[in-house]
Amino acid sequence: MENEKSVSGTDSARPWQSYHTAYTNAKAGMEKVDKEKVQRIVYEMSKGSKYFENEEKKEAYMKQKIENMRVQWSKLTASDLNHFQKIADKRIVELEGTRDLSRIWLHVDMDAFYAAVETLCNPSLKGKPMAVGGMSMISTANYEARKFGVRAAMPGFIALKLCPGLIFVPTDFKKYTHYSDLTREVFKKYDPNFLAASLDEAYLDITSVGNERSMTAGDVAEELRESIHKETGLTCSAGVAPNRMLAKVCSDINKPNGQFVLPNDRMAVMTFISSLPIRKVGGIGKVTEHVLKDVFEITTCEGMLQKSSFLCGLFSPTTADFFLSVGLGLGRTDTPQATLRKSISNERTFSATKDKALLYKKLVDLADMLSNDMKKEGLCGRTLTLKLKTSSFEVRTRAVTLPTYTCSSEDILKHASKLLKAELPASVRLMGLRMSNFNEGQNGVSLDPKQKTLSEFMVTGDASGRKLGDQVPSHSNDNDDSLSVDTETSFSADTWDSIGLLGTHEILYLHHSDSMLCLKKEETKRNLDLRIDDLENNVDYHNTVANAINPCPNGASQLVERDSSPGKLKESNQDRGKNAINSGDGEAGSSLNPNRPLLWMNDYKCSLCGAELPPNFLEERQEHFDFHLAERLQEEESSGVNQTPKLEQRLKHKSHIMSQIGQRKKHKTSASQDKYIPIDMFFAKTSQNF
DNA sequence: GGGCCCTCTTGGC
DNA sequence: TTCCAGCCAAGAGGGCCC
Repeated sequence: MENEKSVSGTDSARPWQSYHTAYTNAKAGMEKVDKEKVQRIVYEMSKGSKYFENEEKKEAYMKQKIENMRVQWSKLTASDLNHFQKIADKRIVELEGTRDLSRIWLHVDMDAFYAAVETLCNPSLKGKPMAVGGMSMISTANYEARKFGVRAAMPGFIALKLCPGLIFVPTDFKKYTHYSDLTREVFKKYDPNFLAASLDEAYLDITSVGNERSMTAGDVAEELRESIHKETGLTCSAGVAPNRMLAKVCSDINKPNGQFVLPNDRMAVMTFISSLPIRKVGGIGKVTEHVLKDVFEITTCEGMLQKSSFLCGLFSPTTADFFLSVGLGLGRTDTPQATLRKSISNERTFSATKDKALLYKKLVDLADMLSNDMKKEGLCGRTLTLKLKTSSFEVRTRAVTLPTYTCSSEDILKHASKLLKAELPASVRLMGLRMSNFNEGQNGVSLDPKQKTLSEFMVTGDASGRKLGDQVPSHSNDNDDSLSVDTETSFSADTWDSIGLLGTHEILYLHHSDSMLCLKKEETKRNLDLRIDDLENNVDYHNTVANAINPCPNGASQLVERDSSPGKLKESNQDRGKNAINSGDGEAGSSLNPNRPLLWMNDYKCSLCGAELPPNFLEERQEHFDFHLAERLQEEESSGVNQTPKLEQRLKHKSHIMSQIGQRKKHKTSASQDKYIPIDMFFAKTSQNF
């Protein structure tokens, strides 16, 4: 409470002191920065903005959280505390039993990596304050700029205010990846199984190399750093310790171009940890630091052990275990297996807008990007999450779990549109899409036999279960370097096998005309744009497919009656539902109206007769469609309307297609039992001939 | 009550 | 002049369903 009083006591005179956004954890090279001046400038430049208001909201939330915890703490009785102390003591003994001092870990961190690479490529930048990034956000600042308080993740316009002579250099990931690759070639010589944490950081188990070459850990680190400098011209810092958590802390101690070795000795570890500020530990950020400090007065790792009963009493067992491990200086010492990716996403910030059409356009782009990224990595997922950031910086996420795995932009867009529609109207400044809940096979191997969408089929294979990828050598990636995607922060430690499929990344698409049809990517987008209205009307892609192969009698694309409002559409659909297939007299109830297309309304109801068939009843749907088509043909013949040739032609065309499908299928799969092949598959196969 | 799903928060880089 | 990112993972808590 005293701490809080002192803060609030200065609030009125120096309000920026309580604005924690600007300056929460000094980076290397910022020790001599006039912290108060930086805080004041950042505060003044941010004040009144929507961003600032949101930060204040978050601050208030954090304070509330701290207050709640204080209340909970005050409710703990002596008996409770005694109980939790016993639990904590037991847990400490158990955790201590897991201590492993047999390995020596080295953490390498390149010094101001992006900025250093840029300076290397343009020596005129040397000695001048420089930041990589732009006016909206900077990625890295060199040490000259850091002296002014400029740092990563700071908006450029604020950085410029702090350092008026600041030079901005745009990011060039290609360049950074190249230099990152060079460093990794060096890392491999010391630990072939090194863990890349990002483009500029890595963990190496140097136990073996030290033993084999009878070198001390410090010598190994020295040699490795020299080698990095020789190969790249860049400097790095290193930390050596018995585990990765400590090694990371150590690499920061003598930055830049320095190293620190913590001996593999329990006493040395405990001494080191005793005065280590909790914020230096990976996993403890701004919020956790405040909670521990304000509620329990824990500022050093040692404090975690001193307040162990409270931690066990007020946090979940998982969180309490983490805190106790920190207090004991424990960390991971094993070399983990490459973990599989859990999700894939993309998001874009833009000028805040309420324009529905513009927002849908953004969604189309995101769906396209996500689909392409998924195909590149051979992933199919089931849970789609839409992320929105409103103009007031409020972040919303909305998710939906689909019945089948997918990676197709059509599927993604279809479901994302529904999620977005439910959130509108809203003023949005960021939109993102994430796919998670991948099929276990990864690499696009569907575990769901019902997976039938166009793009999925292309990736996953045909109905026989044979992967298309089987036809080409599977590209196994031993080196995780090449797996990095073009962002600074992607987790390159993950190793993926990828199949060399769809190298051209063409997307097949169904053209809205009688003829068959395969469009390339550039056309896809245009068509998706055209169909935004349809998506909003809950007309799904099954309809598109149905219309493509069995187009509307007038030959035009007709997903819905163009002049129908959603309300009207619903109404007419209901009307149709009242009419049985054979009731066909009168315009309203007739399934024979040549101007009316067959649609699966809301993905289950026939627009002509109201019959209900779930989306996965593909064969039944096809038969149902055939019925209507034959019905229409019969009517045209009997009425003498001169449309017969057209319809007959279409039937003939379809018959021809189906026979081709059969032949192709037979050719590809030795034993084809299916008399019907899903339309998605057909197009996937047909497309192979284009 | 357990499992699953969704939402939100936190944290790292 | 310019006005606060984009990616990933993990944990917690609440709602719903069987």
